[in-house]
Amino acid sequence: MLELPEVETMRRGLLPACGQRVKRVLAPPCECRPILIRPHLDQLAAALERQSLLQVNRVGKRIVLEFSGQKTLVIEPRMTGLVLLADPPDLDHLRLRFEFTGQPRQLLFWDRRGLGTVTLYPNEEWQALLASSKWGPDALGTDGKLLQARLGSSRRAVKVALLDQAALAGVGNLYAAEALHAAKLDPRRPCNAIKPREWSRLAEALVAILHEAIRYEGSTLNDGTYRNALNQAGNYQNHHRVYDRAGAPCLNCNRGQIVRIVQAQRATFYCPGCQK
DNA sequence: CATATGTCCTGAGAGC
DNA sequence: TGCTCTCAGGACATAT
Repeated sequence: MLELPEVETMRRGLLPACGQRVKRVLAPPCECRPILIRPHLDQLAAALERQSLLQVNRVGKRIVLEFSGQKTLVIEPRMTGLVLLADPPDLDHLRLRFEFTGQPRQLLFWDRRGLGTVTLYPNEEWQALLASSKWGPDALGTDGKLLQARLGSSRRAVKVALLDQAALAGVGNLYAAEALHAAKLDPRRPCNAIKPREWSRLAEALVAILHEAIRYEGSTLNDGTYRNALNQAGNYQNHHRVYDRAGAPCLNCNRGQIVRIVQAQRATFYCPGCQK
């Protein structure tokens, strides 16, 4: 699963490809479902071949590749997508391959589950999308006031609201649970019952955890899927305090065991002893 | 408008 | 052993 820290780690690993010129765009060997790559491969290739990669950015959980020729390629890795400079984990799930004229020689999109998407936009269209209210502000730059402004009037449980990318971009299931635990907030609390001081606590915990997770190069879970651009695993999974630790003692308070509940059809882990 | 649910996908693991 | 079933959760479409 890829959230802000994994995508940011991936972005940083892709930076050596900046300045490279695209020689060819290929999609071997799998058949991608039609929605995955927009527009279709031949149009995508025609638009990007001979263009240069200018910048590698991140918007929430998306990798944004800015090319010469006024084109922006947006990659959503979702559950199992990887953007790689190194060779992929296997060839069966390789979806898209950019060959460069120089070094590094390639940039790949690999996705085992096939839920990820790749979309090419003219710059103008992408800028319009960015300016729309479709995506909230980046979670790394948030604070208590901003969190309260974006989420505070909602009746939803705070854990569920944190996953809403239109409200705040970049937080997913894992880091929502970790941040709420660090802030000692019950994930079931309705947003509109959370006090200003608690929003501040949550924002500080969230930003600290995201930075910490980036420092450890993201979380590679038991399925081993997540890899950085050089196909190396992250290390933050060894520092999780609640995620996937049901039954284990709470590392904050020692009063309780971590429990697993389901909210909005997703697993939530928390400590009933210290998260109020 | 806000919120809730269904859908896509593959591989791992359970149960028989 | 090998089959069927369930589950994991990103973002979006559709329903309430």
